[in-house]
Amino acid sequence: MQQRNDGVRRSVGRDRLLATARRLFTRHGASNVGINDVTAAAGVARMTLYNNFPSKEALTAAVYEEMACATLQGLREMDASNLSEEERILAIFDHFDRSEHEADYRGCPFIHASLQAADASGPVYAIVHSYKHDLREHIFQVLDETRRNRAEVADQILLLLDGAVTEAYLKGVADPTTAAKHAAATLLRST
Amino acid sequence: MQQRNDGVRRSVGRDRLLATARRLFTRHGASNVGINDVTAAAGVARMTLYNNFPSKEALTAAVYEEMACATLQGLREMDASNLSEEERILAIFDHFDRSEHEADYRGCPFIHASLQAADASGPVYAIVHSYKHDLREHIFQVLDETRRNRAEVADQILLLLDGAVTEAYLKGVADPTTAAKHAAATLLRST
DNA sequence: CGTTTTAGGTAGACCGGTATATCTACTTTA
DNA sequence: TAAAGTAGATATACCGGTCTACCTAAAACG
Repeated sequence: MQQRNDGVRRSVGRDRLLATARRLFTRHGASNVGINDVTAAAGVARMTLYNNFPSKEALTAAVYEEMACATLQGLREMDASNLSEEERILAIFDHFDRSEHEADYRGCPFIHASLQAADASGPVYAIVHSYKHDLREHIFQVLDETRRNRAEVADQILLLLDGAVTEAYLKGVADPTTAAKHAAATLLRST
Repeated sequence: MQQRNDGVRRSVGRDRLLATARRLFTRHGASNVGINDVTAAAGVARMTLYNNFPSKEALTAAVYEEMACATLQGLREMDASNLSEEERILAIFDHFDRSEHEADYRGCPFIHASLQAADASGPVYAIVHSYKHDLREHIFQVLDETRRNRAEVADQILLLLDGAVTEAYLKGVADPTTAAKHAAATLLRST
């Protein structure tokens, strides 16, 4: 055996599958990527997938579960420094803006994933819903607790974030991140 | 022949296919609906589809082309009355909000369609890109021409619209339309 | 220390289902 | 009469998933 199974499920094949699937899924969408594509790109046998995951849907869920966790963790580790409320909010936009400039960007990977499924009954939708909820909660926590309409401003910031990542793909807006940041700053100052 | 071909392509089967495909595509996504589903739901033979469209991709493109045209036309016919700038903008949010409450709502059908394709090279992406561009242009025209930052406010309104329709599906925000309208009103007043 | 055990991985054939698309012969109707 | 539509068999391709036989190397053990 390649690596000791220390309680948590762990193997070289599993990690390579997750990393490869994440890359392919975010680029083309999970439903446009076959298991043969994933296993071939990961340099792994097809049976390795089914030895680590019961189905493609389970692999997909694991991929987005991990992505959601990593994204939220990255956001939480960001604003430990001494920034103002506005600076911390604007930094969130910049954080997402970084990935928007790479080739084959398809907007928010979670929106992408949830819209590829045939309906909202699968596990992926639940993960995405939870992610968006947690993201809104994070924004809420970043906002000053003394603020009036703290809840609604958190909602509005999330709407701007969703719009910015979406238009970064659809290009109906020339510079969505800048527009969204200016909008956010205006909302923060005038609410 | 059912109906005279008066220059423009037109037939009973074609119209029924377009209407049925539009309904099924917006509910489940074009790539999750087979041509057998479309033809069966339209009460039409499969060959009728291929007699009117060269491929499923062409049917899909025709569906979204028509939808984009109808949606923009509906918006243009809306604000002929004597409303203020703010009222006209907020009416756009209400206009999209109407469809958000029906069952199986999947957010903006155009975003939905563009994210289902494997990449942005197909004809559907071009249609969606054009639609978003035209929608932004319409918003721009609705805004007072005397307004400072008229262009950027148009961008920001579109971002809020995209965010609202998206969160109406993902439900990370409880009442996205209300939050978006308040944000839009704030931006209109303070810019 | 050397042997055996065993988990994890490999390669590829294979299955059933479904997708788009084509072909053909027949029917309807302006 | 000729265009438009019908019904269904069919071709072709891919997809998720299973099965088998084999390989490899770390770990368990006498």
